[in-house]
Amino acid sequence: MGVKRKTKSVKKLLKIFGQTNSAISAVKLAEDLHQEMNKTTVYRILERLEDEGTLHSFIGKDGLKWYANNEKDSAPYHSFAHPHFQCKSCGKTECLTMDIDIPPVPKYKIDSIKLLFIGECDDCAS
Amino acid sequence: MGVKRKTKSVKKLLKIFGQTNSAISAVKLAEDLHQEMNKTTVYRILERLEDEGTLHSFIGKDGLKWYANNEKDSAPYHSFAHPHFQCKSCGKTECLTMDIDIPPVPKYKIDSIKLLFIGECDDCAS
DNA sequence: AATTTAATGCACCTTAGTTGCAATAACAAA
DNA sequence: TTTGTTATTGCAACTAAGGTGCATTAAATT
Repeated sequence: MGVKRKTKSVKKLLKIFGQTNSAISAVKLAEDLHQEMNKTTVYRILERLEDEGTLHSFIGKDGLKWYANNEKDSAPYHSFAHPHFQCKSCGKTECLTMDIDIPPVPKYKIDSIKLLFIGECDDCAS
Repeated sequence: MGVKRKTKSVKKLLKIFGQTNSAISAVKLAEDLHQEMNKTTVYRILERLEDEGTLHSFIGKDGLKWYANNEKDSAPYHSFAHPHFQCKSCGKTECLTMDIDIPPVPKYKIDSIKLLFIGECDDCAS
């Protein structure tokens, strides 16, 4: 560790993420770039760019790691949703007094988040 | 495939999940049970129990597969919501490839979680 | 008890991601 | 521009999660 160097490989990755707000899996990147750089390099640069705050990552539904641009204007970096609870039996709906932390959403410009918990209220459960 | 058999191994897994509402990773189960049964057996039974609706699974933040009791009356120890995105202009809706970690909700029995991101899709934004 | 076939164990495989180390290439300084 | 320093890379080998093919075992049925 010391001074970070902006190598060709780093620039290449930055260019790719600079051109899209879509999330891209590490596997896909390593595949696409394998003529230009080693997969190890891809993984290491992704880790570095995430550490530096340029990218963020998440685990997709199949267990693969995905990366996406972390620019402030591309997606809300952090938002909180106020969940509502609705009883499936009587339909009673109420606002819960908790905030759910919603991580950055790649690719889309989000205006609002609807978060609904469906279950059974105390009255109906007894 | 044919008639499902309730073997010792299946009973053992059912007993474990019958005693807790916590989620358990497949890795942990395979480790804990490795004197009693092969890891392949563990994975196969977990898959079967999920297919049958007894368990449900999700991918944890480190990419490991977790399983938990699917009984309706059990409070979710941890749940993950699969968000959908809906365009406010054209109505196009799609499944996002990320899981949102929903912390345990006190007081309520939650059956399912609906998480909807509302915004504007690429087509409508341009 | 004999028969059928689902479930299991085992060995081996696949794939994502990581690590150690020698070779290479940024970058700074001369 | 050349030289020296060291961050970065490529490579090969590794780890760990999870899956597969097949011969063997053991539920369930007769």
